[in-house]
Amino acid sequence: MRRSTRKEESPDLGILTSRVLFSVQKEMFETLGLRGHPRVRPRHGAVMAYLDAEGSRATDLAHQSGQHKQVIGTLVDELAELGYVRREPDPEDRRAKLIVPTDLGLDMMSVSDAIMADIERRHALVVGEQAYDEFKRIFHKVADLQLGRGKD
Amino acid sequence: MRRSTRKEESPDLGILTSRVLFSVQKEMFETLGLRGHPRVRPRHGAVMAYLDAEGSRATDLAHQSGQHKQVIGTLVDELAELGYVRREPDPEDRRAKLIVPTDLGLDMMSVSDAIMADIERRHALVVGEQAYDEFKRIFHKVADLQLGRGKD
DNA sequence: ATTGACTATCAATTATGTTGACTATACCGT
DNA sequence: ACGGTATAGTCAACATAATTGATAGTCAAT
Repeated sequence: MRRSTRKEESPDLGILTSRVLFSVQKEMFETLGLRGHPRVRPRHGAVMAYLDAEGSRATDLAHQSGQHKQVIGTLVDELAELGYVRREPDPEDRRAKLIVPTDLGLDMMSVSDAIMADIERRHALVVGEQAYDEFKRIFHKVADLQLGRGKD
Repeated sequence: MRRSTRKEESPDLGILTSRVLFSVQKEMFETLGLRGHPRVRPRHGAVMAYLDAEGSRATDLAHQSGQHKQVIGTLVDELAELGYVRREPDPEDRRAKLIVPTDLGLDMMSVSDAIMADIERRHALVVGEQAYDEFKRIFHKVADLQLGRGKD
């Protein structure tokens, strides 16, 4: 059997994650576009995915998203330009600034959370609620293992 | 509870896939470097992951990897430069060229397949053989569902 | 033989990611 | 309080990657 055929029939973890990631990303940003947020792009996800309503620090976003802090900086510039966030001084640390979502930002956060929930609900419906929960549980464990942490 | 905390405790499908993908990718290319292939980079995966020993067409690689054919072109340029593949005329279609792995390319393909198998074996050992198989089965199904929906 | 689709490639542009350095502030041990 | 060291965010230069539009050759079906 050809290697490409084998990889098609039994895709490995790298292939599965990349396919699902990019396809989910595509659906996410196309749908966001239809729901009033046409200018946000996948890379902005690094900020919007983890942003807290109370505001977040760039460094925290960098850690959570796995991006360099310089990247977060330019993302925040862009998102500020688009009206999704603004920078405020952090009252607890005068070196830091809080990145705080505007009303538009809050809307986008809740819309994107809803889109992701829809996607997952759709899959759970087909593969079975219980099977999907178990899938997520193992996936979480695999992610922690792969990232080098220990989660029991 | 803060949104970022919630996303940390119950990461969604987008977060899980991106974390695992980039972490697997990092391990893959660091290990490939240690095993005699230091010059290949993640993006070359689009070609090397699907390449057949008998040779593959650029268009097929583009479809399988989800990359534009222009990208495949530059990847093949680089891989040819590094001695991993060469272009041969396709005997069945004079428009097309077959991208054929050299001996070095074949070695890299088998090493990378082995690295990925090691990674998955490691996870299977921890979460349980049976649970991991089930995880992969649901993942495959979710991937097919997602690609069918998000309009590949 | 002509038409429309497909293969690969070129070239130009835009987008994204990486690296090193720098200022201001905080933290810690003394 | 003082010094050294670590951290937060930003600048700027550079390196890599992805997107788009166009082209010449080939194919496949009239």
